[in-house]
Amino acid sequence: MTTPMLTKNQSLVFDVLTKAEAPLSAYTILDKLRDQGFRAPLQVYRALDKLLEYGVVHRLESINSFVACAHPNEDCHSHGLVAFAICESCGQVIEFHDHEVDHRLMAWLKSQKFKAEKSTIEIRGHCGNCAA
Amino acid sequence: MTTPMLTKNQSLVFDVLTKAEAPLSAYTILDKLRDQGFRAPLQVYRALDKLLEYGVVHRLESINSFVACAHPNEDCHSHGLVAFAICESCGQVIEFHDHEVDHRLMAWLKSQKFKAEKSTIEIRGHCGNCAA
DNA sequence: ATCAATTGCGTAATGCTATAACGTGTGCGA
DNA sequence: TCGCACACGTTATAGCATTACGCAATTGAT
Repeated sequence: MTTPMLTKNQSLVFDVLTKAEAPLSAYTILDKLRDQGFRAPLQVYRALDKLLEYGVVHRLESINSFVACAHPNEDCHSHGLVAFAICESCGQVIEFHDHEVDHRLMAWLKSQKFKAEKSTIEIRGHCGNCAA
Repeated sequence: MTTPMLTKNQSLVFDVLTKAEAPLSAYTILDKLRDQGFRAPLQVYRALDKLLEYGVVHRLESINSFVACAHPNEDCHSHGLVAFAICESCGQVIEFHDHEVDHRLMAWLKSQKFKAEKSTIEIRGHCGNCAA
């Protein structure tokens, strides 16, 4: 999928995520955009829905937060599965991809005749800088 | 870790999850236990915290729900990473483990000096029975 | 036996996350 | 011009999780 022009709200939300150093919750995004005229959660969620659809933002299920994709130019949907390492100290998120992991998971799913649609791979712990 | 005796509340919650055919949310569990005297969410969450700690229950982050572990006798913490395939039609969850996936993820994390503490691997889609 | 620490429990209140249900305006093709 | 699709704004509500308080039972050291 090629990313269409973003609307005003979508751009505002995307910019906030791009400039953030850690994942943000929808309500945190809302607070950061109040000066830009945002008043209600739905404004954020609607923008996020589109950004997720375009593949330029990822949702981190385990912490109910959102991050800009680490590969802004490529189409993230084409990378296969996406995985995240989330530091619980500094909040930093490292996005990565491993074809072998993809392959093994897909093989298992196929053996079960399970049709995958969305995947979540998130590892929480402490990054190199924060680990004692 | 060896699982200690469960308290009354823990047993009630565990039984509900064991008998369920699909993951349950904390509030659904609460509703099922009102006849047993449960009145507040905290009663459920406190029991769930212990059951998660003992490794006899898993939390599905992507759907804010809980399931009994598929390996009631073994210690689930010793399996390495746990993965779930979640059917969005029938709600059924298949728990599985793949050492190769573990190995690849752990190798990547080690290369980044990232210390993993908790992991979430969840695939949502449609199971063999539900897929058209 | 007593005291302190720990653990589980009950209740009320609150906070965080996400969606439903309205209605408005704008652009665009039939 | 009509109808449709889409983005937007607002209010209200639903769903998930925790904080804060106090009480009761257990354990274990003194």
